[in-house]
Amino acid sequence: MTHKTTLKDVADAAGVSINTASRALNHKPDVKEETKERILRIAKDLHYVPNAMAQALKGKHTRSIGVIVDDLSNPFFAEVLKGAEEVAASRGYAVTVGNSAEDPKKELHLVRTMIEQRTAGLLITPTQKDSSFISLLHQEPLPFVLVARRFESIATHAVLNDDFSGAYQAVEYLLRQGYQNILFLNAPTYLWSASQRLHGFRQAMEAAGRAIEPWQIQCCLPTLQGSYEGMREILPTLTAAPDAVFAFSDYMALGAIKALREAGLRVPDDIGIMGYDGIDVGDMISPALTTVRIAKRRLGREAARSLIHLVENGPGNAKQTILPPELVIRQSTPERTQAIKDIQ
Amino acid sequence: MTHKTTLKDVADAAGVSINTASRALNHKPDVKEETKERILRIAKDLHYVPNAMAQALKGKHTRSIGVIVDDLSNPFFAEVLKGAEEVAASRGYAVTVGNSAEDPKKELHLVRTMIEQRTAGLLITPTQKDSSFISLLHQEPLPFVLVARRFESIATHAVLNDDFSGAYQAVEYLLRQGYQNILFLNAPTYLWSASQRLHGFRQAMEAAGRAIEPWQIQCCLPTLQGSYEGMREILPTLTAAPDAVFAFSDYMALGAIKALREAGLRVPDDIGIMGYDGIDVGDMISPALTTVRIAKRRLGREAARSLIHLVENGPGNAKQTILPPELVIRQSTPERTQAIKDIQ
DNA sequence: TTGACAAACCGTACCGGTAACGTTAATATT
DNA sequence: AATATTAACGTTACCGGTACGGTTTGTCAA
Repeated sequence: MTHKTTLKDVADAAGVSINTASRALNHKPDVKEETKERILRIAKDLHYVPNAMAQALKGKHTRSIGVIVDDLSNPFFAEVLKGAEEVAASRGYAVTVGNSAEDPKKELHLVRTMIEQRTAGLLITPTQKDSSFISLLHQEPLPFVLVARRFESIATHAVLNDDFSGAYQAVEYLLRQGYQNILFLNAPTYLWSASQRLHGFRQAMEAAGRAIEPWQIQCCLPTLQGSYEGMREILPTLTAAPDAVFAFSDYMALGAIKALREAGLRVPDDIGIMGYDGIDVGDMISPALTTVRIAKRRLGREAARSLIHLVENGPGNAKQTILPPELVIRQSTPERTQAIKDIQ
Repeated sequence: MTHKTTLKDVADAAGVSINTASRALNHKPDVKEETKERILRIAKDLHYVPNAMAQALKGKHTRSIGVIVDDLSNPFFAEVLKGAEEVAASRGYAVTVGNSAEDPKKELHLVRTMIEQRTAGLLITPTQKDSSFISLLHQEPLPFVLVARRFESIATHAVLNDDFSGAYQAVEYLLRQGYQNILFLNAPTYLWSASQRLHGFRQAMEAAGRAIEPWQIQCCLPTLQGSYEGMREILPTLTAAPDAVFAFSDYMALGAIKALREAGLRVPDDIGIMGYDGIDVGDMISPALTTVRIAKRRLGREAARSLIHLVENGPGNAKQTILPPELVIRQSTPERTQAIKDIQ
């Protein structure tokens, strides 16, 4: 078994001290050019790979950041993660992931693990069912940046989507298309994003002078299955027939569509559908899904950039970056003319 | 700024030596029960978190494994990653991810980073455009397990799906449904999985006594966009009209469906579609997608289990685990009776 | 000649743990 | 009483680097 080559091996082979070898490899001064080149060559020949553990033990921080999300297999979070990985890798950082599964216990456990691993910083989409992990991070202290969500009453760094504006634009658009009875299929409002979008929905309706009936605001688990089952349960209870569904996410829109179709409704002829997120498959299904696109990758990239800045330059005042969403109009929300409405 | 509490702090506070504190925290013998409890309590009060770096530096390996995949936002890999994370987290391991983006250069770079981070082992879905990362891993030596793919000529640990069988079953089923002109929209065959499925396709056709025309085997990039564009290009060049498309993945099936519909074909009335992978959205779209389900999460779990076994018990002979796929019949591949065929 | 100064090294003390090996004092054995 | 044994600690040497401060050698100026 080939003994893992250490800095000492390189130094010995080059006939210099460990110290000199270290300086040469780190391109620091006080090493003759000739010696430096020799050391570098030998290091390469011996396949020397520095031990990040030892470096981290000595220096301030490791070169890896942690990313904790709700659900790794949800394309929204997957894209965010991808963006973060992109930036991290380009800056020489490794990315350690955690899947909280929306379970605050697991979230806390993951944070603890990351602290143990001496992760340099943390990117996290909090479950928002519990904020105790924040005090843990504060007392370390370990820099962290919230992604896509924030706590109303706690000032932290965060990179967010303008969910209020996104929902506002969506509803404004739906009304402009002539929809009269919009059903908002939201996620639980302990999620910042959900409460923001609810806000947006309300404001847009109000601005258009529309009253909101209680049945128009519904809530279910933000998953494919959750929205499918939720929609099935909700449909029979409605006191009026919706002519459009605005879902919290594209995934939820897919689930809703399935439930609507099973109930005998034609999409988009009988009922329009609007999603949120802008996942790739939205454009591949039929009808292509109208949605509000979040710059997911960019969210991840910006967050990673912020975090790495914090790691390398020390803490700063809680700063929030808010990215603008983009309305993406496709085929699932055709125009409703008054004529058609009258016929109905 | 609160100084990060170290083992020494705990020891001092408890009035014992560092060593005793260490033994107490690790539940090792030679510590009086009373002392041990005191130390544990103090450690908790001081929010002591062991430094994994220091432990790793001393011990054999870290408690984190690396996972490198083609594309984090592809639901197939996302599910695999999720499965791996599940097992790793439950065993106290952290998961470091890398996105190779099918780029062998980035793949190599990531492997190098993981080695630097002294990852205990590696899970990897190789790009298969280059196998040089393997020699890097061998000379470390760092245990690794390939996932979903393997190299024909290199014996390594691997956890695989039985892609031959999956494709065979798929084609057999399509033929049983009465399809006469199946188009196989495959991924590049340098991918082990693609070559295996091609094998399965061929064997199943042969077993049914069907000849394979050249146009029936096509290949394009294994992405949503790739299959959409690929299908658009392929369609006009076909010398015969396919009555079914068997795609390498569900994502590719989605892309293909869009291209087919744009070409004026009705799915599934004019042309049947079959995918592979069994991603969740397959069941939500219309028509619900017939597919071959891979136990993705389980793939990730088994791989992580194998790897952790290697890490903790030393290397063993290259062992391959092959998971059976499952045919999932839905609405995208309705029966074609001879009558219908004649009418056409 | 000799002191000043810089270039190019080397020695050594950490970082925060773990583990092999001593040490001490109390109890058990003969 | 003397020796053996053991429970319960403490000492110290690593692990693989980094960084601060010497030490050597050579050049140049006074």
